[in-house]
Amino acid sequence: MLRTHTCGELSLTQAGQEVILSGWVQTIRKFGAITFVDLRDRYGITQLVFNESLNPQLDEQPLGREYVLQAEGTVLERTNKNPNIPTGDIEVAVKQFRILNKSAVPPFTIQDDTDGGDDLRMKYRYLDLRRPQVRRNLELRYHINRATREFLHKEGFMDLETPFLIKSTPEGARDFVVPSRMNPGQFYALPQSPQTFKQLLMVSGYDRYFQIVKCFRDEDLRADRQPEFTQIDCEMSFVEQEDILRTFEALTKHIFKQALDVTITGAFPRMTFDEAMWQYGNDKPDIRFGMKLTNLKTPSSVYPEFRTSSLGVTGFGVFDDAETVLAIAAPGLADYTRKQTDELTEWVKRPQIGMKGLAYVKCNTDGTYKSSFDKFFDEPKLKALAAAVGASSGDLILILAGAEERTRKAMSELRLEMGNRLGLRKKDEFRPLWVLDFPLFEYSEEDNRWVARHHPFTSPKPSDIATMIDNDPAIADPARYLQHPYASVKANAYDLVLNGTEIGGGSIRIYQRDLQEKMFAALGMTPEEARHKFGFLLGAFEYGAPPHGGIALGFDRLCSLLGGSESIRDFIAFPKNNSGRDVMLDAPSSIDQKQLDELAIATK
RNA sequence: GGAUCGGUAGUUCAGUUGGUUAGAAUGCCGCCCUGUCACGGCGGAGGUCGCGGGUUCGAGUCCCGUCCGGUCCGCCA
Repeated sequence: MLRTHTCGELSLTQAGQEVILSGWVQTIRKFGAITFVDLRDRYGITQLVFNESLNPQLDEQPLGREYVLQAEGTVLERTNKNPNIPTGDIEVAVKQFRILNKSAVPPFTIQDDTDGGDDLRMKYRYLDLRRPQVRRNLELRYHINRATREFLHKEGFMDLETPFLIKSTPEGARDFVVPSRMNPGQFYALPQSPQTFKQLLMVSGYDRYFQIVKCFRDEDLRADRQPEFTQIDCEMSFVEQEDILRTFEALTKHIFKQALDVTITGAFPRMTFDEAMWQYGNDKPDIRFGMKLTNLKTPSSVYPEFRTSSLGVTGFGVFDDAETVLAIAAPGLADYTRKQTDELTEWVKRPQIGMKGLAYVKCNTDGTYKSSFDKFFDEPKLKALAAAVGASSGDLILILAGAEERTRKAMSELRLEMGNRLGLRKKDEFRPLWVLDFPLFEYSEEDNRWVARHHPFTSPKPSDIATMIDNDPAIADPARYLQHPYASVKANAYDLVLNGTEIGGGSIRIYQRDLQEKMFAALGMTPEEARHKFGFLLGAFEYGAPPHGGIALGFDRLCSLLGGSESIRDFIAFPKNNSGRDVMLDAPSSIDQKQLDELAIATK
């Protein structure tokens, strides 16, 4: 027997027992005749004590870090207990030991506060995975996976596999492609999602499907984006939007309860896409804090219903000449110094934000107002402005002015930044919400046509179907695309948002052939193209397709959010780096000429 | 496709207006130490300063190019 217990389970209960432990040598502390060794495995750390008189072989077989060690001995109560580890009340007095395997000196220390940089840790990922922090992340991932399966199983969902070698459809993200040896010059694509397959399963009558499945997108990466990532992919038949929201709200709550023991009470708040954009400047608002945006200018051309009291002509060119003037009130920051407001101004002028400047109004606690544009605004006007923004005494009003879209984006970023500075974005607070009624279409400047905001299988709101069918998708004047009827068509699409991150999205699908054909036409496809690319789906819709809809949750992102980390790489056992490389495998790599010849591929 | 920051000992980093033999911490090796748990003490080894070119009497430092890595914009139906 190589072990009777793990390194995480012994306590005073086992005092006096003979045990065998196996694990990795974490640290060695030698004091002449007595040597302490911390032995580590997946479950924890247990202190071993070696005594020269009992263990003379220690001299012939010295230990080193990360050696794999089997030790047999007696569990003893410690004289000096270590309150920092769960097994700190006991130690194992070693009678015999065996080195099961030696280890080279690891290139970085294997502990939570490692000295290794990211690159090095990725190259030696098998060592990095020994670190307790990474292990806890992967354990959390497993718990979320398990909670998801439990819930969906209980709700009658079937886990069905869909193929990875499929057909490339250059709509949306770039496909990873795989050459076909048996069909020279032809390629499979790896799925960006199992979207069409799960819809076909609905046509086939498998009315509740799910899969925790890899998806592939050949796009540039970020800290929260990997070329291969995992989705919790679900689809249901004979449902309306409400059924899906209710089911996956319950799933989300179940995951939180099981994985974090966090109870989320009450229904998730809901807001429309338009409300989110105008109140938060963003379609994935972080609602852990307020600081909503106020429009101080003429009504938005995109969101006219959110007009706010206009400043009128102020004489201040920055406001008067801007398309949009937006404000937020940062609570309690009226005592910001000139240095601090200057620093904030520099912050919004950074290229990522791209604003020309920042105006501010300090709502002093003594009832006076001080602004960066006092020359143009007297005290009553500042007071009126503060009232319009809803600022209280002691608040600092921050104002950005410029082109509508850029200003809205910038104000959204500024709001999040102020939320961070004020400590309002607490890692242990979870505020999920649904964002509803997304636009069906988005205008693509590059192609001068409409593209699907979600995907081309998303159904329009019933009230907007006529608008879609009755109007020609052609865009006569690109500069005025917002005036085109398609710009206002809303979709039966919804996103699940958590703390400022989109963790899932879905829609009620189109299930009638004629509407699906109209959709493809709206996206600029000829009937021939549509049949060539999606003939299988259009065909399936002729044989009794049920009403259906679904959702996909970003599994890696969900894990990182619940684990309180920014980077999804920390929650993937073997992630790729920023350039899409696996630095451990050194992939991708070139292949030899014989392979290329077999695949009929010429390089350059 | 673009912007930006970085690359110096096994590792994490410092390195002044260009100036003699490139430092610290930690790790590693050796010796000492019977209660440590970030053990401690003494000693030692360890560097093509990412790579190539240029300026200069002289380059880790300045310039050009290139490779690698981080972050962001574009992109991500």
